[in-house]
Amino acid sequence: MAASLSMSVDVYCVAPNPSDLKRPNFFTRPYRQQSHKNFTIFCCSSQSPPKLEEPQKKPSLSDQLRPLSTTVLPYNEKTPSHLLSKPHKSTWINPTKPKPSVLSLNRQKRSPYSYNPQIRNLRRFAKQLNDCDTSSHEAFLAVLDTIPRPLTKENALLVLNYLKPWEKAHLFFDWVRSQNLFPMETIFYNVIMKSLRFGRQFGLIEQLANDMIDNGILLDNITYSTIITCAKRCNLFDKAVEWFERMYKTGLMPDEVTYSAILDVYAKLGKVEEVMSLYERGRANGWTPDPIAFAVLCKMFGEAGDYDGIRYVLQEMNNLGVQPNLVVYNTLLEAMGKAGKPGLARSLFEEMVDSGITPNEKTLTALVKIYGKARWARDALGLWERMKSNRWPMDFILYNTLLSMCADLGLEGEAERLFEDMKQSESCRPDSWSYTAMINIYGSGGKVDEAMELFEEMSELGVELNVMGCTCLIQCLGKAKKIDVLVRVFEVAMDKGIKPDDRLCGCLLSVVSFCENDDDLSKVYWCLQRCNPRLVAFVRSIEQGKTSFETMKEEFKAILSNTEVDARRPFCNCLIDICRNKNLHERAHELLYLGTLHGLYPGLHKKSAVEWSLDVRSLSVGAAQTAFEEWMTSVSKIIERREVLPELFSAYTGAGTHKFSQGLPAAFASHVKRLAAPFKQSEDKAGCFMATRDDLLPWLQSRLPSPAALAASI
DNA sequence: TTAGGGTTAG
Repeated sequence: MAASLSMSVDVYCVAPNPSDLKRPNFFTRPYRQQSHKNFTIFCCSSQSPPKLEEPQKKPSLSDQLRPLSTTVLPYNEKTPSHLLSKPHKSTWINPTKPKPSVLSLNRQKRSPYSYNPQIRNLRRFAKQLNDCDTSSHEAFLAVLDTIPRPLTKENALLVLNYLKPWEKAHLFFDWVRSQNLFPMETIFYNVIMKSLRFGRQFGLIEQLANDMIDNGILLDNITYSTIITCAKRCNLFDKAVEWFERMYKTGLMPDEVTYSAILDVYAKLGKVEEVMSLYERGRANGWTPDPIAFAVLCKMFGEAGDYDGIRYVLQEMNNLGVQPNLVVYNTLLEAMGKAGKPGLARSLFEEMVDSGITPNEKTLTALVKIYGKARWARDALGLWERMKSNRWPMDFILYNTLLSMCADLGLEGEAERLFEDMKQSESCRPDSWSYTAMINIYGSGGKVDEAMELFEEMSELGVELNVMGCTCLIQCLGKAKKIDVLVRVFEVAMDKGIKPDDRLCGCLLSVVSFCENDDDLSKVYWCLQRCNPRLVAFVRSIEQGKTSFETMKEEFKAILSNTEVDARRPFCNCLIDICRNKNLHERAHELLYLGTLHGLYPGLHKKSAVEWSLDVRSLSVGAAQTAFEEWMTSVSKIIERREVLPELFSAYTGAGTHKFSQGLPAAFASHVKRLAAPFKQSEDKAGCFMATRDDLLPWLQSRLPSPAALAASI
C-alpha cells in the first residue's frame, strides 16, 4: 500500500478514492482580511474588522445542523458491532475491503400496475369531487356517496391521484381510511404526501409519517424523499436532516433520489463541505451520480460564485461520461454568470446548441442576464436576433430580463420596441417588472417626463407599483432637482402601501447629498424620516459637528448592522459626500476609515513591487477624493519613515461609461488638478491616472502631511 | 401534481 494512502480514518469515513485527490482544494482558501490602522487606511496593521450583524442570516436553522461526522451516516442496525465502539478513536480501514455503505446503488422499484377498466368513471368522479364546494362538508360527503363501486385499493389510489387541491385529497384520504375496506399501504401515504407537499403542509406530512410509524406501515425511499423535499420547500432544513438521519437509524439505505434530495438540502444551506463529503462518500461507494445530482452541485457552486467548484463538476461529469441535459446546462450557465465568467457561459451555450439541445426560456434568461451584466451589447443583441429567427421559447420573465438588459446597456430604442411587443402580446403583457425596467431606462437617461408618463400609465392601467420602480423614479427626479414631484411620487408610493427598503433610503440619502437649497433639503429629509428616522438623526448629528468620534463610530456600526449588505457602501458613500459638501473634511475621512474598517471598500488599494494603485470605481465623487487624500497622506508618512516606494502610482476611476456613473473620471481629474498633483490620465487606459515616483516625491515633500491640511488647500 | 430528487427576474 502506498504511503500516501496509509491513513488513519474515522470509523464512519470511507477510504479516499484516489481520483478524489485530484480535486482542487476549494475548502482551504486563505481568508483575505482587510488590513487597516487607526485613521490610516493604507499603512497596514492587523486589527480585525468589527463584526456586523448579517440581517438575513437565520442561525437558528443552520446552527442546529451538527457536523455530519457526528450525526449523518454514523451507523445503522446492520453496522457491524465492532465499528460502533468508540467513534472518536481512529481505526484503520483497508481500502481493498468493502466500504461502509452510504447509499443504495439500486433505485427503489415501483410496483407495476395494470390497466384499470373503470378509469374513465373514476376520472369523472374525481372531477366531480374537484369541482364541488369544499366549504360544505355535506356536499363533499354527498359526492363521495356516488363513488364507483366496488371501492378497491386500486380505484381509491387512482382517485386520490387525480384530486386537487391538497385539501380535497386529504379529506378523501381520511374518508378512505375511515371506511376500513383494505389496509392503507405505503403507496397511499406516498400519494397523499406528494399532494400535501404541493400545499407545503409539512405539519400534516410529519403527522402522517408518525401515523405510519405508529401503525407499523413501512416508510420507503419515496416516503422519505417526499418528506425531505417538503421540509426543504418549507425552509425547515433541520427537519429535512432529522428525517434523513431517522432513515439511517431504521436501517433503510437511501437510494440516489433521496441522496440527491439531501445533497440539495445541505447545498441550500451553503454547507459545501457537508455536500462534498456526502458526494465523495457516495462516489467511493460506487455511485455514478446522474445529471440531477450534478445540477445540485452546479447550483451550489454557482451560488457561492466558486468557479473552481464549477470546473470540478464539469470535470467529474466528463470523467464519468455523464452528458449534461438541458437543466444541467441551465444551472451551469447560471453558475458561470454568478462566478463572473461571461465568456465561458457563451462557449457553454454554443456547445449546448451544437449538441442538439434546444434552449428554453430559462436558458435564454440566464444568458441575457449574463450579457447584460457584462455589458456585452453585441452578443446580447445577436442572441435576441437568434431567439426570433429560431423561434426559441419566450415567456414574460425572459421579456423582462431583456428589458433589464436594455436598461443595463442603455438600449433605449430596443427597450421601447420590446415594451410595445409586450403590449401587443396576449400572454406577456407588461407587469410591474416591465414598467420598472422602462422607468429605469428613462430615469438613467435623464428622461424625467417619459419616466413620469409611465408612472401615470401604471396607475391608469392598474399595474402595481413596486419599491424598485419607485426608487428608480425618485433617483431620476432627484437628479433633475424636481423635488416637489419627488415628494408626490414618494407619498403616492407610501399610500399604496409600498414598504421602503434600504435601496430607497440610499437613493433619498444620495438626493440629500446633492440638494442645493434648504427648502428642498427639508422636503427630502421629511421623506427619509418616514423610512429611516435613525439614519436622519445620524446625518443631523454629523452635520452639527458636535458628536465625538467614538459616539459616531458606535452609531455608524449600529446603522450598518441594520442595513442590507448591498446598501451599506452606498450609505457610506453618500454620508462622505454630505460631509464634504458641508466642508466637514475631517469627518469625511473618519467615515471613509470606518467604511474601510467594516469592509465596505475591499480592494481599494493594491501594492506590488513596481506599482501601488488605488481603485475608486465603487466610490462616490466625494469618497474618491477623500480616499485619494488619505492615500497621499499615507505615502507621505512612508516617505518620512524613509521606506521603499515603487516606481509607479496609479488611481483608477473607471471609464465612467456606466449608467450610474456620476462623472467620476472628470471630477477626479479636476480634483488632482486643483491639488496640482502630478497624476496624468493614461492615454492607453481610460479612467486611469498615473504618476511616477520621481514626480510624486517632490510634490508630496512640498505638502503638509495631514489630510485636513491637504483638503484645506483646495 | 398523476407514488420520490434538479434550473429563470432588479
